[in-house]
Amino acid sequence: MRFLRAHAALTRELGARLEAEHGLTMSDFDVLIQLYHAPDHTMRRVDIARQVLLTASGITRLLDGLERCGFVAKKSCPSDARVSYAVLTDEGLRKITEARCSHHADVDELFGAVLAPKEREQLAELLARLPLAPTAKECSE
Amino acid sequence: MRFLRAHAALTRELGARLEAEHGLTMSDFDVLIQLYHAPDHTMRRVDIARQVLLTASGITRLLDGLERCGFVAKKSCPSDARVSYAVLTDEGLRKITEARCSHHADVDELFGAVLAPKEREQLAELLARLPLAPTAKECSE
DNA sequence: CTTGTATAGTTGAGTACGCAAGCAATATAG
DNA sequence: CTATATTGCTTGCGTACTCAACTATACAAG
Repeated sequence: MRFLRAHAALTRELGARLEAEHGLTMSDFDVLIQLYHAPDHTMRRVDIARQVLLTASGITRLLDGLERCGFVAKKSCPSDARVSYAVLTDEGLRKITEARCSHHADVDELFGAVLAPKEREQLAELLARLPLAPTAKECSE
Repeated sequence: MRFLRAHAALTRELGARLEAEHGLTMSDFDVLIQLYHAPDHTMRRVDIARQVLLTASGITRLLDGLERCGFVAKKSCPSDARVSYAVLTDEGLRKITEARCSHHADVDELFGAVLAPKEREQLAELLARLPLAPTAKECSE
């Protein structure tokens, strides 16, 4: 219960700030961050979906939006014509670099106000242990 | 980050189970639980909204659905013609009693698998301290 | 009484997803 | 090789919200 309330309040606040300062939703930001950390700033769409816990269709539409804004570009794969990569553009790289910074500040502000650094670590550790269900592939005998 | 992932995975799983077993969304469940705990199983719509962190319009539509299912009923307020109460029906009371039980079992299963009881308390305590932003009214000078 | 101003609730338009169905390319079996 | 399954991605449709605008009541000040 606490979990739900805390999440709703935090995402609402952080999302609003992200939107106001950079015109990005949390999901947009999340995807851009993934690309930012990826080798060559390039990822397959499926892999993005798994990382950010959206479905494939969600990613398609989300990337459509980011493409229209010029933050990512499509690239096809020479060895497998099914896959298409998403690549961060220079514009996108600039964007996420800015946003990352201010977003971290926001997070620090909200969490820092209530939790000591040690508590934050504790929280992170506990959350890390929770079951990220869809990753469970090895359950089948 | 962990927070987002953990929340997405958990709500997806719990939501799916609720949906499958009782035909309720998490929000539906949340609202019914609030009414369940309220005196006379009755609340003003605005107060429900604040509790479950939805907007007023969200509540209107959500309650529309629950009314159509016969789980809640409207009641007008004699002393203030603006407010309308939502009341849990007998049917609704039965429903939430069932769902509450199986939902608790689901929660126990998911959390219990990874966290010791003491850790669960710790987690709850930490989450309770996070800022539930919209409650902050006293910020204005 | 009249004229704000705040509050409770609803409604219309728009958005961000998910699900199921589909298509195209690849992998595997016969 | 053909036939079937699997994978990556997109599309149509539905749903659960939000926001902004609206109505109706309440209350307060002139």
